[in-house]
Parts: sequence; C-alpha cells; structure tokens
Amino acid sequence: MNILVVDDEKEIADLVELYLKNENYNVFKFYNSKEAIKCIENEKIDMAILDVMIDGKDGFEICKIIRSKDFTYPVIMLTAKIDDKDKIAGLTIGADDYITKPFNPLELIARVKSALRRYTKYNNKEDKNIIEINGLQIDKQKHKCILYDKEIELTPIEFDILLYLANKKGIVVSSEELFEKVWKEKYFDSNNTVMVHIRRIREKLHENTKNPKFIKTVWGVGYKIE
Amino acid sequence: MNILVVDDEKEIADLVELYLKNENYNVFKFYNSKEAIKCIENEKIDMAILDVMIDGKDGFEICKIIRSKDFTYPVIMLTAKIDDKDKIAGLTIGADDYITKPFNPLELIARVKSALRRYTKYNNKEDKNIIEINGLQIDKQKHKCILYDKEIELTPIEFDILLYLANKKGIVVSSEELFEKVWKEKYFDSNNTVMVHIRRIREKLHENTKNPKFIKTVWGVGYKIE
DNA sequence: CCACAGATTTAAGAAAAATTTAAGATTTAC
DNA sequence: GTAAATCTTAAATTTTTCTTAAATCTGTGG
Repeated sequence: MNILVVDDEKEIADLVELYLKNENYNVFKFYNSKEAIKCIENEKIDMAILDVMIDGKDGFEICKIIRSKDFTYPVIMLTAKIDDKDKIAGLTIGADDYITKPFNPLELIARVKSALRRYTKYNNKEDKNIIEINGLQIDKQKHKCILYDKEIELTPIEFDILLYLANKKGIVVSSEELFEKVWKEKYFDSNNTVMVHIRRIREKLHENTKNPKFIKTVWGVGYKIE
Repeated sequence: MNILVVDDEKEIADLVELYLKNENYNVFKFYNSKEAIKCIENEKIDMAILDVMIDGKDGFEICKIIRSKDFTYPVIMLTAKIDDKDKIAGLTIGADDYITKPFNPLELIARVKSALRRYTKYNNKEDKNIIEINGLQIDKQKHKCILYDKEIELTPIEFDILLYLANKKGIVVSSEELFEKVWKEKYFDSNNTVMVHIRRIREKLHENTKNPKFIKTVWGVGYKIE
C-alpha cells in the first residue's frame, strides 16, 4: 500500500511517515505541493494524508487535484483547527476524513486502516447492494437477480417478493404480509395471486418442486427463504 | 448494522455518514423524507438519525412513521435548537436521544453506540422469539423447532400446541384448555384429537414412550412440559 | 389382582392448504 | 394503437395435515 504524505511542517510529516512505516505501509513524503503533484501523476497511490496548511491552502488544492484526476482513493486531511465548518468544507472537496492536530498516533493509524478497509471493500464488490443467499445474489440497485453467475430475469413483482423474503432471511412471512408489503394494498381472502408468483419464481430459480432450495413453504404459516 | 440518516443539509448528512462509515456501519443516507420513508419500508434498519428540520418538521414526521410501523429500533434526532421543549416533544413521539448541532463527532459516535448497545441488548437473540427448554428450542419468528441442533418439522397445530405448553413451562394444561386455546373453538366431550397430536409431537421429539422427557402426562389432569 | 376410567396407538377417510394450470385482464413498451 | 409482457383469477389437482373412531394399553383404588 502506497501512501502519499504532504505537510510543510517537517516534524509532522516525518512523524506520520514513521508511524506508517511502522505498519509496513510504503510512504511518499513531501514538504511542498509541487513535487507531491508530480508524484500523484506518476505513482500508484492508494491513499493520501494532507495537511490543510492553514495559510497556503495547499492541502485543499492537492485534494482537489486528486479528485479532478478521477482518483477515488481515500484522502485524510490534517488540521490544527477544530472547527466543524472547516471539516465540512474539506469534506465537500472530496476528503474522506479529518484528523486534528495534535493527533494521537493510534488514532491516525486507526483512521488510515479504516479508510483503506472501506476503500478496498468498496472497490471489491458492489457490497451492500447485493444480498447473497446460498449462491443466489439479489442486487437491489441494479434490480438484478443472479443465480450461480447466471442472471435470472424476474418481473417487478417477482423481484419484490424475492427481495422481501431475502431481507427477512429465515423468518416466515405469510401470504398476507407478502401481499400487503409488495402490493401496498389490503389483502382479501381467497387471494392466491401471491402463490402464483411464488410458483413462477421457483420455476425461474429452477427449484426442485418437491424440495425447494430457496423458497420454502411453511405449512399453515407462509414462506421463508434461507 | 444499517443506519438510516436523513438531513436536508447535505453537508451534515455527509458528515454523519462519514463518521458512521468510519466505524463500519452501513449507512442509508437521504436528503429528503420521501425516499427515506420508502427505505424504512423496504430495508432492514437498525437505527435512524434524523434532522428535526425546524421548519418542515420532516424529522418528527419520519420518527412518527417509524413508530407507527412498529419498528422499535433507536431514533436519534439532530437539532440546531437547544430548546428543552423540543427535546420533550421529540421524545414523546418516540425518539431515543437528541444531539444538538454543531456536534462533536466523538459524541455522535458515542451516542450511536450507546443506543445500539441498549437496543441490541434488549432485542438480544434468544430474546422473546426463542424459548429454550432442556435442549429444545422453539423459535416463534422462524417457526422452527430445534432439538439438540437438529430441526424438527412440526405441522401448524403441533407447533402451536408445543408453543402453548412451552409458554406455560411447568404448569399443567388440560386437553380442554389446549384445544380451546389452539383451535379457538369450544371443546366438546369425547374429543381425543389433542391427544393424537400430542402423540405425534412426542414421536417427532423422539420421546421415550414410557418416560417422556418433554411432554409429561399428569393423570386425570392434562399435560405439562418441563 | 381386578375393574375401569383415563391415556395411547393406529389407520383410514375428511378436510385444509398449497400447487398447478390456463385463460382472460391489465399493464407496459414500442 | 398495437403487440408483448405481466398479472390476476378461478377451477382442477396434489399434497399435507387433521379428525375420527375403534382397539389397546396403563395407572389407580378397592
């Protein structure tokens, strides 16, 4: 992991470098913005730690440059101020976190790790938008359903039913509840439309009729997915 | 842990999101109440942080909606005012805590953690949804019965009978009471349907016929579980 | 130890719940 | 405005569960 560190206060920059190297990160350290900007263009950077440099505002500038070049890695700003407004300003130009000086070394490391964790996790998968159950992936955002790497085409209602069940993984849901949540209407008796949809979903998921793997029937109660 | 954040001030919402993500919470963030309300219905939320939005009162409304849908997760309100009356109003509609802006990030996180700790402790797993008796677990929500880590498949009536007995652990229940509670009908004489069900439950629980471990017969009175 | 009331077992038919099917209605997309 | 896709309805079918009733077993008091 390569971390860019920029601070015109030599002591601070050196200290940050020390802590990071201690954790086995590779550090590109600069005391001015000019060289740092070159580095941004030429090296593969995974994260930046920038001083806001109260007077010169170099830190903010560097952050803007990073984002303007479409790099998405995390940027942490260092500042002497403890003003919330400053934080807001920094964050709106694309910084991910803020650390006020003087900082606790452990806090620095914790935030660095946390930011990297988030970054790599986010860059790994479309994470939170996908629910995974046993090889069945439901992507809420893309409104897609993937079974063992093959997309299953579901109609809107089918998708909603499956999603509702998946969100309640393991919990039994009655036809009535399912109907009222998906249709947002009152349920009336002898309405087996939910059942027909369940049937079609099972068909599309290639469920074994006698022993479904995903949508299970709980007699006298409802359905559950697990 | 999924946390819903709603604030029409983008900077504040973004800031809250940042701090929460830093602590590895999953955040659903909205700048308006309309989408947020949809989210409440469709996602599994563990906590909400809402701006009171002094003028529009959207925050209060969202809180009311959450409670009206019987969600019990904690709700924290954000407000610029430091007016005690507002606090009282908020708390009476079901908010759990109050944070005044500008807030200290550490305070925010501390309150979030504290509220979640309280909530999850109260809602703790074996909570009121699982009854345990001697290695026999009855999970009402999942409608499951587990004996020594193996699931036992019970029919609806069997499940209800076992659950009724388990809820009255140690207390003797007559066939008549059992029938009327489970079937919700009047009991008539020479009705041995309850007994047949008891038999099948015992069979499924692998009860020793001569000396049942769970459902015990109290001669001339009824059954009890202990 | 016998009588007998209460409890259990059994199996088969009845009932209830879930599934399947297909046709017609509705919605959506072009 | 039409065709295709999707949804709803209703009836037939299948599956599972429940009830009944008769035969059998068991604990209790005389």
